[in-house]
Amino acid sequence: MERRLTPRGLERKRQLLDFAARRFAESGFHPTSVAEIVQGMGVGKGVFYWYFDSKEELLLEILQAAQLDLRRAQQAAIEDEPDPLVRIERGIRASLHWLDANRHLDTLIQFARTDEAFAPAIRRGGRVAVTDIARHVQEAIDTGRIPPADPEVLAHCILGVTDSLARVQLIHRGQPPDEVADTAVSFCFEGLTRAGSLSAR
Amino acid sequence: MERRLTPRGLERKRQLLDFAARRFAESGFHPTSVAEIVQGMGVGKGVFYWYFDSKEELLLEILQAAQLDLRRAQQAAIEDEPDPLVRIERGIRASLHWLDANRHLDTLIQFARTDEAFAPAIRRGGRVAVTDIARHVQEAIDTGRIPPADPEVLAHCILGVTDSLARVQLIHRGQPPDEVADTAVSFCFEGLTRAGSLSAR
DNA sequence: CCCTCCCTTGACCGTCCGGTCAAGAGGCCG
DNA sequence: CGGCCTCTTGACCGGACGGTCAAGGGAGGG
Repeated sequence: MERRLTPRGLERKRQLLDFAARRFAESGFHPTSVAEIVQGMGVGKGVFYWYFDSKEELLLEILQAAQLDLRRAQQAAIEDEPDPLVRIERGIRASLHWLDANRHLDTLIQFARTDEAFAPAIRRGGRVAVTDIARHVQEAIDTGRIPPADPEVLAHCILGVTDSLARVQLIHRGQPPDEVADTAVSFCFEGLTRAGSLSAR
Repeated sequence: MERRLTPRGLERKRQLLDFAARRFAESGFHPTSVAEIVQGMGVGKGVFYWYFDSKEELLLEILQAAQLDLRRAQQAAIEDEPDPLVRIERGIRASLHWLDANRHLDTLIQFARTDEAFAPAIRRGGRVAVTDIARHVQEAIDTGRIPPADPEVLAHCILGVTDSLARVQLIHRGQPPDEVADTAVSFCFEGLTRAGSLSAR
């Protein structure tokens, strides 16, 4: 849907994206009806279809915006850090801070992965994330900081640890993002054999 | 729903569980209608509601059976292996073989995690998995095989790496389960600093 | 052979859903 | 002040959905 939007229109669209994202995360995408969204916002149904072609398009825009925002946060955290391993650590840390502030979007992304209508969009963003990390891993290998291996595979491992810990330690147990990041970084760098830098609790 | 089932009835129920699981994984739980399931099986709608109270109950039974089956596979693989680290490795290996043979169930479990109606059931099974692994980790710590740390946190890391690699390397790229297991085990034990045992591809 | 009870049929029901649209409000620019 | 274009309203539609149920088939124990 392409439309010339006034500042007021842009603001309305932002409200819709935000409100819908929270409802979707809370009640699920399919169970949340368009009627429910517009009623919750106190507007007519026409408003929804003025800004979006369909419920599906709305979710796609939410997902795209979320992935863009997360990537921006990661890149801002990395900036021009010269050490590739520190870049990885900062990326993990930034991701956990972002997930802490955007829990509902995490749920939504996880759902989207399981629905064939949205999975392609998620996979695109996932590939970008992997490539980002893999670049730093590759540099770390080239400079002899870590032993050689497929950088993309290692990137997937890092993402897996981060996501898993985010879900349990951060979102479910409410641990501070930096502590979770410490755990994730330590495990990624040294695995089970790490030098006892994990807080034993 | 409690009903006295003849062998024929039990077989019918098994068919329903299996067929529905595949449809749910392929098209999503909500988009797949009961009508679609019974039509696909060539039976009347009454059959469905003879065996299940609702679509929701059906999914719950699918999830419960899947988690039970996975756990059984893991325990069979571990058997009476004395070395706790080898037990962990065998558990990872068994999980990847199971996920390889039950891809559709993996998708389904992932979806269930995002839906508040099913997430509690998944969390129950997840907690069991964590406790299982954590026990071996604890033993490895006690015998000085690995440095001390919260065993449950480490268990979550292991699960995160395994799940993430399963999704990408196994399901998406079609790599053999044992190769993926090698990668996962190596990363879990030594992280990025592992001694080059990861196949560089 | 018949009776019981497991199993199956498929028409039917009320509800809700995504999406449409004719009508109109309202702000901004000329 | 007038007209245009963005934005909003909410009744409306066709159809699909989860779930019900009266009726009947059929296997197997007595």
